[in-house]
Amino acid sequence: MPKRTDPGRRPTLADVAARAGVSAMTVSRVLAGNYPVAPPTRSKVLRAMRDLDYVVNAHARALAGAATRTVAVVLDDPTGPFFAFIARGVEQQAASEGRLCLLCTTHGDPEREAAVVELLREQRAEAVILVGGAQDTATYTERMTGFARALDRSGSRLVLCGRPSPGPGVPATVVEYDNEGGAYAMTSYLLANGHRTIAYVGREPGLSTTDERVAGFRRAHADHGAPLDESLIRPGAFSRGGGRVATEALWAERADVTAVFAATDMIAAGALQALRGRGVRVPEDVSVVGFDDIPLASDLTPALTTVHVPHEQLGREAVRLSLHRGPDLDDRVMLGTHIVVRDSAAPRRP
Amino acid sequence: MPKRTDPGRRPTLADVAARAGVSAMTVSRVLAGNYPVAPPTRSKVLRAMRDLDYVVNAHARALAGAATRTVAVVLDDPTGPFFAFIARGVEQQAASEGRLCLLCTTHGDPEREAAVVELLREQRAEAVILVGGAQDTATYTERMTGFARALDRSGSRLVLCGRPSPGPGVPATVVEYDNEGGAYAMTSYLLANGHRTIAYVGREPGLSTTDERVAGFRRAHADHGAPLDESLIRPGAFSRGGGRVATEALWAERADVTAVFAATDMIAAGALQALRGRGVRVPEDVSVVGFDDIPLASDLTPALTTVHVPHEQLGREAVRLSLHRGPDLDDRVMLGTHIVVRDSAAPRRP
DNA sequence: CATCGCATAGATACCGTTATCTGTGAGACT
DNA sequence: AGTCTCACAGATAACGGTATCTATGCGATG
Repeated sequence: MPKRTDPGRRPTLADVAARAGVSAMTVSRVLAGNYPVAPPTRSKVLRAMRDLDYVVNAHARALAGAATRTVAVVLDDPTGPFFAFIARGVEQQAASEGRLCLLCTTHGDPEREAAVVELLREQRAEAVILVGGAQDTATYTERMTGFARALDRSGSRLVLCGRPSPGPGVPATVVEYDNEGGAYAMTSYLLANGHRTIAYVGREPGLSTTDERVAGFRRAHADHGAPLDESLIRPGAFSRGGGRVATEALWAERADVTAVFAATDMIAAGALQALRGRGVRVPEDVSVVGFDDIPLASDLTPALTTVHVPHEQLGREAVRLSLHRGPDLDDRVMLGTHIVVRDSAAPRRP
Repeated sequence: MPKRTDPGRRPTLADVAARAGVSAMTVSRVLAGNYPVAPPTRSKVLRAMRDLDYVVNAHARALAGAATRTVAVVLDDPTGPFFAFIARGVEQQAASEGRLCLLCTTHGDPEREAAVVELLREQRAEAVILVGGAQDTATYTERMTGFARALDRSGSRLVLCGRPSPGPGVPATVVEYDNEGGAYAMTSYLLANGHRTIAYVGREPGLSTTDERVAGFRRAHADHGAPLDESLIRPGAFSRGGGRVATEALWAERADVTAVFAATDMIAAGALQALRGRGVRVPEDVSVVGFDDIPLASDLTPALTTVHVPHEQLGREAVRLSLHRGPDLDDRVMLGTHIVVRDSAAPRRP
């Protein structure tokens, strides 16, 4: 089976050296450029490399001690807009730092996640970036601590991107964004617009992002002296369907709500569907806002007022921080969020 | 600078061998499982591996002759839904074949594309999958032929996914989808619904996908004996904005159009915006259909009737074909497309 | 004029695996 | 009883680079 057209071996350093009439080391030096090589020699070597179509072997290079110049992103699913933008940030920053980017998916399966981490240990990736929300439980913390230590032992750096930190003393980099602050700002915006009966739709208990967003929701109420009715914090799945169902259920119970703060833009999309189905006008009768600022948000009718999460920057920071980091064992960065005002929220009608 | 917590070298085969009291080869054999090892020996070795937290070095392995077990996807931008789904297919199939997946982006820059191909040659990736439409020019064919040969020389396989073939005799795998057939089916559907003045919006001349789709559009008219007014084939950029602008321009010229066939779903979204802006009802007054079947299509109001492209399967096939391929120099596969009927097209009103 | 130093090139020893060839006992067969 | 296998383990040589040490020629220097 002719696996390749040309059965000849691919050329090696030695081949180039032979053709140029120099030693392998000289060729290596021309490649690396970290050692003086006489100009005539250099051009002879370059000539030979071109003639033979020489390409270095990245594996040999990695084996000989150099870094692998590879970072890895691990995510649930590359098709979600949220993750896709983070992946883009990672890839961009990796490229601009001269690194290649490995992409692995887990589909939320912890076993597969562990398998992937093991694979990446074999690869000696410089950084392994785990992306996406997670249940903030003791089990989670242990798992992450285990990953962090294991990767550290094999010379890689674990980066948690948009995930809770496993705590101090663990060799990992954490890149977060301000869920609490974003929810606080958005809730304040609704309160300032006169809303007093605001439902928070789509709480998934235990999920770290949810908890932080609810905390911001609470703090805003407290700071504005607005009483908060706990029954207005509604559970629901992180999907359009979840948002629709949760909103239906909410309206069946109480029709005095004047604003809906959806836990995510996707949930907001579901909420809009549900409200449209009931003939409720947005934003005239009810204001609806979301969280994430995915492209869908500006496509909805009405365009969604939401909290912007700097997805792409999150990915970039993950790479940047993990590659250039100080002597500290762990480090951590939190990126800001801000609200984006579009058309789906309005002052409360008298 | 404490790059790692533990200054001790990572354990190697030799370390494991020493601890288990056997030779390195025995350890290697336990790992590979392709040679008999006495059960007691095997467990001693496994024990030692666990104790030392041993992880093979993928680079050493690759260097020693084994395949790299790595495939690479190269795309313009991972955030577009179109590409994201292909990437997902690639990653899934790669994972299920025990391969890792490298992700590279080019942002449409041919120079960067060449640089990326060179990098992937260094990596000795088993397959390099180039994704996405391209200008089908002589320059393109030459470029791809060059890539194919170069990759072949370094033992990799070039895969063109959703891109035109560089012609026979070039060592490359081509995975396409049926643009012409999809456009034919959709145009036939519109014709069968009584439409006779159908505009094709969003032709980008030279782009291979466009040309094929227009060809299907033409053939359907011919087969149904419907005259085709060439002025109804409208140019426009492949974006929402492009669709809006092109549709505005179209309506300014002629208001007798009863159906719009947008070159992509994104363009269809723009067309819907433009029509809504003019107070034209869809599908009552005008039918609008798209091409691609990205998630956005079902989110639009009305939900878009469109041509389904098997994005994910495209990615899977790209990996599958490139890994298990016969003795042929080049091979080629075309996946089918089919129309998805939703709410944006209706029979022509009398 | 001998020596020192610098610029340049080569030799050699790894990096951590796997392929391949070479032992070596124990049981099977004649 | 002698040898022929076979199951198993080890030794050794790649794989294709880079780090490091050594060698050489030549102009500058004292």
